[in-house]
Amino acid sequence: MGYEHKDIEKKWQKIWDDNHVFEASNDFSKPKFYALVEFPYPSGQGLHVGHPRPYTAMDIVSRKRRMQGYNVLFPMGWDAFGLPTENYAIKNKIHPRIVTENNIAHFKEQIKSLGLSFDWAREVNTTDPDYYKWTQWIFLQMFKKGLAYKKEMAVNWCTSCKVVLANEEVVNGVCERCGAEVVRKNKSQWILKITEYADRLADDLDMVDYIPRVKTQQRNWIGRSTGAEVDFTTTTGDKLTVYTTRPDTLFGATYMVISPEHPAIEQWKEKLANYEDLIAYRVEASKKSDFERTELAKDKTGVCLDGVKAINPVNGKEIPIFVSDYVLMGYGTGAIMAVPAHDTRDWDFAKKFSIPMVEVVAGGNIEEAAFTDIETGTMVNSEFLNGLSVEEAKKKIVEFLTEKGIGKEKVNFKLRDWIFARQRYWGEPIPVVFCEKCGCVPLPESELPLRLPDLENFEQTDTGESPLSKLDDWVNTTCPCCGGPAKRETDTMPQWAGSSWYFLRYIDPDNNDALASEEALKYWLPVDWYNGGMEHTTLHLLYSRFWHKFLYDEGVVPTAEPYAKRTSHGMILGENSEKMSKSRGNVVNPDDIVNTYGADTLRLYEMFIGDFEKAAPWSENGVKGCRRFLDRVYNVAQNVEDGDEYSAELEASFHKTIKKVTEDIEALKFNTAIAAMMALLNEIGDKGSINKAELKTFLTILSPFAPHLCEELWQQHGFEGMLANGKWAEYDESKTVDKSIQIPVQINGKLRATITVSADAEQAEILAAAKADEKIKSYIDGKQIVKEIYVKGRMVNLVIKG
RNA sequence: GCAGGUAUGGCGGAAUUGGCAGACGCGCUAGAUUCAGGUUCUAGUAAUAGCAAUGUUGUGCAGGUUCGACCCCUGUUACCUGCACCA
Repeated sequence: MGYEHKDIEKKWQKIWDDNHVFEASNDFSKPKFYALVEFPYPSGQGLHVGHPRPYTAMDIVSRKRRMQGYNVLFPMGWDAFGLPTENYAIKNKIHPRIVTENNIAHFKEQIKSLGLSFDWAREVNTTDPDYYKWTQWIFLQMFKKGLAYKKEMAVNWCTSCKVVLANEEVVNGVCERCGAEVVRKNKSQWILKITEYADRLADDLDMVDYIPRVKTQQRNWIGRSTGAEVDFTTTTGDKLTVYTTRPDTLFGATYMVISPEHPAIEQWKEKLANYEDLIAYRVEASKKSDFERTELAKDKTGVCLDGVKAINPVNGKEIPIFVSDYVLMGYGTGAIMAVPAHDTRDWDFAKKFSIPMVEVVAGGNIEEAAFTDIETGTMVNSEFLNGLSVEEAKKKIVEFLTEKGIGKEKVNFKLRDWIFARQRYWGEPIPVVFCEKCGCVPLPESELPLRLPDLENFEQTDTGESPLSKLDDWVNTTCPCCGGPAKRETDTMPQWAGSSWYFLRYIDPDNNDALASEEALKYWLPVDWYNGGMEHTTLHLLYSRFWHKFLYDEGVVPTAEPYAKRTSHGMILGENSEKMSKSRGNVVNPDDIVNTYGADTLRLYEMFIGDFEKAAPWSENGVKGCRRFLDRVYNVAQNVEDGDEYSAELEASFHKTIKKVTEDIEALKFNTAIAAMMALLNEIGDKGSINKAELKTFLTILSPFAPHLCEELWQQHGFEGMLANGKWAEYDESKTVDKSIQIPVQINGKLRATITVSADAEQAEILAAAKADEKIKSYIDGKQIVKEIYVKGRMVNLVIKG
C-alpha cells in the first residue's frame, strides 16, 4: 500500500502558489535569511538530475528557517546568454531569443515540479533588457573609473572556418567543427582590471565563512607571491628584466629564458644569426594554449639566441639566453633567470640542453634532482650570501639589488586581467562608441539599455568580427559627445557579466531607477548562504566578488563582500560511476523519477545519496528505498492514537532525533538527518503505534525534505494551519540523554567486554565495575595492570603486562 | 604540468573529530503473507576459523607517533574537479 504522489504533489504546489507562501516579505523589521543557489544556464537538454541536489539542499534550509521565524529570500532565475544557445540558433536558423524562451519554459516547468520553495515573484533573466540595462550600467561605471580598457590579446582562430573559437571548441589543437588547425591570433579586446582588486580579493577571504577548500583554491588562483625583479644586462647593452620568487639563488643563474613572444627578439633582429628559427619557434608555440605549454614539462623545447648573451649582474658572467614556450608572456615580465640546481623545470631544461648547474643552496643532491627545499638549505657559492639560510639570503640580496639600483622587491599575482569581450551575437552589447574626434566614448546612462538588435544571420564574419558588425544601420551612429559620426562597439560581453551581480537584482527585481533600492540592499545583504559547484570556485565566484567590491567602492552596495557563507555540493554520476553524458548513455531524466516515484522521493533520495559535498553515483534501487520509507510514513499515519505528549518509550528518541535533524540541516549533513528519521520510524514500527503528538513532530521535521506528503498528512489529521507556515519542532536537551550507558572495556586497546552503568557514575565506580566483569577478570587475573584509562562516558582501557 | 580534493563491506555511505569500525539505505539469504509474480512483514548479512561460545584479521599501499589511529605525521599509488572564450 502506498500513497498517490501525483495527486498530492500537484495539489500542494497549487495551494502554495495561490497563497504566495514562499514570497519574501518586504517587512524589514523581521530577521532575514538570504539563501542562494547558482541560477542555471537553461540548456536545450533540460534539467539534469544534478540540478535538484543543491536546489533541494538550500530548499530544506530555507523551509526550516521559515518555520523558525525568518523572513527568507530564496530566489531563482536564468543565466541565459551564452555560446551553446547561439550555436544551436545558427545551426537551426532560429533566433537565440526564441531558443532561450523555449528552454526557460521547459526548465521552469521541470523545476516547479520539484516543489522547491522559490520566490517566483522575483525571477530574473540576464537576457531581459530591463536586466542587462544594469549589467551595462555597471560596465560603464567601471569604464569611467578606468577599470575597463582595450588591449591586444590572443584569441583562438580557426584557419578554415575563419572564426574566433572558444577554448572548449578547440580539441587537441584543431577546430571541433571542421578539424582544421587552430592558431593564436591577436585581437584588440576589452579587459577588466580585476588585478587591481587582487590584494583585497585575497585578504578579505579572512572575513567570510567559506568552506576551507574554496578559500585555498581562491587564494592559489590569485597566487600572490613576493619575489623580486632583477635587471640583467646583455651583450647588446640592453636591459632584460626578470621576475623571480627566488632572488636568493641569483648566483646560480646559468642561463635565461624569454617567452617566444618577448619583444626583445624583434629588438635584436639584426644581431640574431638565427632570427628565422626563433620566429618559426614562435609560430609553433602560437598553436599551443598556455595550458599545453606548461603541461609538456617532461619534454622541454627551446631555441638558444645566437648573437646575444646576458650578463649575470652579481658575478658578471656571460650566460646564454633561450626562447622556450614554458615561459609565458602573461606572467611576470615574460623572462626568467634559470637556476637549474634549484628549480625543477629549469633542471629538466638544463639536462636536455647540457647547460652547467651551479649549486647555491647546499642540502640536496643536484646530480639527481633540483633541490627546491627552502626550509633546510644553506647558501654556498654565493659570495656575501654564503652561510645564510634561504630566508635570510632573500632579504639580503633584495637589499643589495635595491642599493645598486638593479632590482627591487616585487609582489606578483598569478591572477590575470579578465578578457571581457566576445566576437559573438548572444550577449550584452558593450555600450560604447568610437568617434574619430573624441575616441572611445561611453553611452549616456539615459540611453541604457542598449538593446541587442535583431539579426537574420548569427554567424561570425570571416574577419573574426562579431555578427553585429554586419548591421551597418546599427553600427553607424552619432557620437554622444560631439554629435559627429561614430561607430558602435560590436563585441558583446561574456556570459560571466550577467551572473556577476544577479543576486543583487533578486533583492529588488522591478526597480527602474537603480539596480536595487538602497533600503532593500541594506536589509538583505550579504547573502547569508550561497551554495554552488566547485567548478565555479575560481571564475564565477571571484568575478562576482570583484564586481561587488567595485560596487561597494562606488557606494552602491553596503557590504564589502557579497556572500557571508559559501558551501559546495558534489556531482551526481551515472549508475556506472561515470559522469552522466549522452554519449555514455547513462543520463537519468528527473521528469521520469518525478512521474514514477514523485518529487518527494527524488528530493529525499538526492539528499540521502551520500555526503552532500562529494560526488555520488545514481542508483535506481536507492530511489526505491526512499519511496519505501515515504510509503511507510504514510501507512503509519493511517492509524494514529490520541495523545498530547510523546509516549514514554519514544520520548528520548524524539528529542534526540529533533536535535539531530535540526543540527544536521545546518551542517549540510542531510544524509544522516534522514538516517535518523528512518531509525526513529523503525522504532515506531517496533512499538506498533504512533500518537498525535508524535506524528505532528515527525511530519514537522520531515517536511523540509518531503514537503508534499507531510503537508497532506498534516491536513488529513486536522493539524492547525499549513505546515509550510508552521513552527519548527523544539527539543529538550535534558531529555536527549540516556539514563544508563554502555561503556566498552578494552584490554591493551582491544575490545573485550561492554558494561552497563548509570549515566552519572563516577570514574572509580566504573573502573571497579570493569574489573569486576567476568570476562575482564579472566584477562587480568595474574597480570599486572600498568595503566587504567577512562574517557568520560566513552570507554575504559586497561593496560596489562606479563 | 599547476592548484584543490577523494580513497571504509557486494554497493551508496556512517563514525560524537584520537576512544565499541560498518549507523541508515540498497543488494543478497531464509521464513511469513499471496493461486502466482509484485508488494508488505520477520530474522540474518565485513572477511576468516569454528556446531557454538569465541578467536584472528580488517578503513588504497608502506612506515611512524600513541594505552588506543579511518582520524595525527612521513612517503607512495589510483581516481575526481578546475586551469581563465563551456557555464
